Amino acid sequence: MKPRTRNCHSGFDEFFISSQLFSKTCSYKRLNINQIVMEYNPREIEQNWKKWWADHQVYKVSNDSTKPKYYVLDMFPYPSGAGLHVGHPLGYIGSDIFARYKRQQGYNVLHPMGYDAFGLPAEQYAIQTGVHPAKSTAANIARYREQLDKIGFSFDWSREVQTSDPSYYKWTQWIFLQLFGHWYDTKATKARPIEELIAIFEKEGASNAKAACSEPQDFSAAQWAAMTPKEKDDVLMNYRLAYRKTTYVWWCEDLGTVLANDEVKDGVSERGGYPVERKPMLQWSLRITAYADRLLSDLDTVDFSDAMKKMQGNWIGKSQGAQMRFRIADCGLRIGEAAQEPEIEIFTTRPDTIFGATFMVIAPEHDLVKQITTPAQSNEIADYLAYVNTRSERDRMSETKEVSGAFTGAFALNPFNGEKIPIWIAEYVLKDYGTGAIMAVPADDERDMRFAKKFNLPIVEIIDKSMYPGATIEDKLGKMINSDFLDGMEVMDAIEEILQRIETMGIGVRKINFRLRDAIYSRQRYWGEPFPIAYDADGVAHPLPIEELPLELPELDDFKPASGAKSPLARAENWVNFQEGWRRETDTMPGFAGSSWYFLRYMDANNDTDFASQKALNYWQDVDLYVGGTEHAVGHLMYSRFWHKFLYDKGLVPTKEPYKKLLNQGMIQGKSAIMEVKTEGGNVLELYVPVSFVDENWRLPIADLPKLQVEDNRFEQVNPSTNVTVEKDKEGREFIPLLMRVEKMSKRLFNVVNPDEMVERYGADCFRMYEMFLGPIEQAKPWDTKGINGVSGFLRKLWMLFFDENNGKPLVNDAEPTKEEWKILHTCIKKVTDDIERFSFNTCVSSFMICVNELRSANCSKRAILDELVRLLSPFAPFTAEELWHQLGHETTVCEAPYPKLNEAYLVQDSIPYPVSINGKKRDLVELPAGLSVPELEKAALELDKVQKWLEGQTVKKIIVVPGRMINIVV
RNA sequence: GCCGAAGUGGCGGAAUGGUAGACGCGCUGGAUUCAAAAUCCAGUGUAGGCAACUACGUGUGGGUUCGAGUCCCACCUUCGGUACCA
Repeated sequence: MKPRTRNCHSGFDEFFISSQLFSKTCSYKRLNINQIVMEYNPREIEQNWKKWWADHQVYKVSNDSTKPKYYVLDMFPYPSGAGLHVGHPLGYIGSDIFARYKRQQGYNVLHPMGYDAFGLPAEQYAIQTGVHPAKSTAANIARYREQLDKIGFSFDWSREVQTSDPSYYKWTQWIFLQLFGHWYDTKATKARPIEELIAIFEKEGASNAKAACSEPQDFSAAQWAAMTPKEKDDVLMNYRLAYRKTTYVWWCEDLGTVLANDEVKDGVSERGGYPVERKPMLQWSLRITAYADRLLSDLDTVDFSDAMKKMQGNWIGKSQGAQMRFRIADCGLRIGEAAQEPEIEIFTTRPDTIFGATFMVIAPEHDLVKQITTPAQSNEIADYLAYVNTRSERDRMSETKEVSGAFTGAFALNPFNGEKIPIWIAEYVLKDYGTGAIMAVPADDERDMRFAKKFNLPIVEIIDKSMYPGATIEDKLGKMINSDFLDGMEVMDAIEEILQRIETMGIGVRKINFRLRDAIYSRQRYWGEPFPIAYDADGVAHPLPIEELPLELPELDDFKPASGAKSPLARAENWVNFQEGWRRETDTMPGFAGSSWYFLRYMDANNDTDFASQKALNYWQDVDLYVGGTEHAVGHLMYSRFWHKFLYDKGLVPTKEPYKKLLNQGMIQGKSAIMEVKTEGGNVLELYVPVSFVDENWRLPIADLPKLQVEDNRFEQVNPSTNVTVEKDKEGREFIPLLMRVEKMSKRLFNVVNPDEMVERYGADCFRMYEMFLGPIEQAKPWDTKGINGVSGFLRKLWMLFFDENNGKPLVNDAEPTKEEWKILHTCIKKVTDDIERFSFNTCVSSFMICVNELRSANCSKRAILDELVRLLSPFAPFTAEELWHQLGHETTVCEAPYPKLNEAYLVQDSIPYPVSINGKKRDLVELPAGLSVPELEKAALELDKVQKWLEGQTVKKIIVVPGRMINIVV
């Protein structure tokens, strides 16, 4: 394009009414005036329309609308100090396109954004620098907002939420108190107020209460009445949905806090990668396990990917089996010491294999260990327990093939044949799962087999799988052998038979077990929601009155954990000891607290009297489309589904599930540039080179080395003449070749690409479309700026349909489009609409390119065509579309302009190109009139010269004709 | 181990069981230019051939089908999840 005068309007009003730049020559009347020179200048367009949209509150959404609702939600970000990189907006762009598309289709679209603003990094930063987390968080949020605004999202910012804002966490605390004040009725399968449980206790005691609880309770109404308030409180804690209990938790010394299961990966903390250990601590937990079954079965009702459902299903880990008790053989040992005869209770999914149970294993932490260990074995057991104690989680995970254990000296009795079964303890049995004890069947379980082999324990074959070749040990297939009354039965029948016998004998019950654990809800941190809980002198937990919410975080200037695994809040003594004899809870809530319900707050974000009004909740219902990364599969998504179900039980939300459809965007990876430097010791050192220094052939020009060395002293050791490889190109320029590695985009790896730079250089619309063009949104892919020119060129070509390439004069005219031109447009409408519906945004961009290329070849600048094209494009390139929309003479925003309607009539073809194949191999292509009958098509195909040639000496066996598609001749 | 997703040109990637490689990048040649950038035009899966054309081509090996990138079976590789869950 040739240089030409710039159109420098800086705002809508100025632009339309009295632009001084233009008013000298003419009063601006858009396309009617030919003198105006219009060059595609995305930066100016963006500035103007950003302001105009804000001034006109284009994206403000009303809760009061007769339009159907549609709720498009992004997972809100944690505002980190590093700012956004090009990977973050991928999902936001996809959801924004969809939101805009739905808006144009006439929906009232809720499309909000906010910040998950409590969290560890801000606090770590505060410990290091003394900057208050609130301050650094606010600065990070400001930065995020600035970056987001540049990309042209259609968020309704009047609904922004920040989880660290007291007006928000007031309601997080409120929901917590609701959880605290409820128990789960397993018969009615719903949460009920704790008062109703107390009423049951008063009337009939605990024996008949069907409730989810930590420890099964058994007491009469009279016993309940006799309890002290503290004792009652202890009992109720077993039932509350938010409860306090001493549990083995993941303790992370370096972070100074406990972590939830999903915050621990591979035996180290997910954040920071620090070691973690199992430690018994008194902690708040949420009884998510009460909802395990519903969380699993309701997966059928939502539109998540199968992979996602599977992941959640695995995490919940439902298994059916039997829980049964084994008597312990009286060896005249310590059994007399116990109040009742000790029994060992196990869980098994395979009760049918009981005759193959040649030993029992209980977890080292199991309560029975002390009781049943014989004097002869006590040293051995003590040694083993000491060994287990030295083992970190990491050790335990890294050598799962290695078995270890010790014999307690005690024996259990097989209830069916009275045989004595030795009882061992071993690491591989977990205290937390099932009953923490198993019957080991080495013949039918790989782990038990390894254990039996190592300790020379007997192995009794109990299933004959010979008639099922290829069946694995896990398959419930085969015929029972060596199993007394089960002999000859199929496994599935044997399971049923033995279950009945177990129940008849009263030694056990059918039982469903879940892998899912209750969620540890306490964190020994400062930067989180304070618990609205205070303890009286007896240590009974009391909820704060609702009127006192929010309980705000006290000011602190030292954020380090207090001594003895205490939260930093313990330092705020006046705050903690707020009232004589009372102490506030000093732990704070975990990161997932605020994010478990934020999507509800957006519906009515500024409500002071409720977390959201019932009117708003009933209008918006649930999230229609939720876009975010898979990494939240077992954390956030599970917790928020759980909270939502609880609120549903309370009648506070209208739907059982919060998210109808989940779209998981893939990660955009970075390409790291690695320089290999030989060290003096002869080793090779890998240095990450900032990507800004890397040329298109993935090399570092030697000429740039000094600059790099100034910026980054790691490179001072690099010497081109000694310790790195150097290549020369044709012109004799020297380069250091670099390795390329595709990995996570991260500051640490110097491979971060900043969206601001992309927007600055190519414009927001180009950036948006290029991110989409990169590939399927759900797929992980490396960022590569190279291809962006293609999209940039497309937008310019689009512009040139409106303005002359050489002199910038407007080209739009009112001529009647030809049939061919309509077809070009409507082909595009069809393809783009279909593809948006299936979230295939990359192919949408291709379709736009094809459309614009074809309109250009047709020299078409007809208003009727362009008007629709602009509307079609506006979800993808909102700035450019808005500008062109107004250039076409419209006064209102293109965001509200109706989405183009497909007219299939324009797509009807007069003639169809038919590929003609012989034996499935394409041999010719022939253009035939549409509407020919099958015999006519056959005849036409056979008459083709090329076909004649190929058919020479062959007999035609069959002709397959798919009208409108293809013709295949079989010879 | 187990569960899930995916393997297509130099690259990102297209293809309701029906013309494999759309669209874009890159590359090659040409136009324009003093020159370059930008832009425009043409070409571009591999091999053979001046060409028309021919053969081969979607991780590997089988199968179903008139026809397979697509469906079925087995295997290999990569990436994600999970990790002794009884």
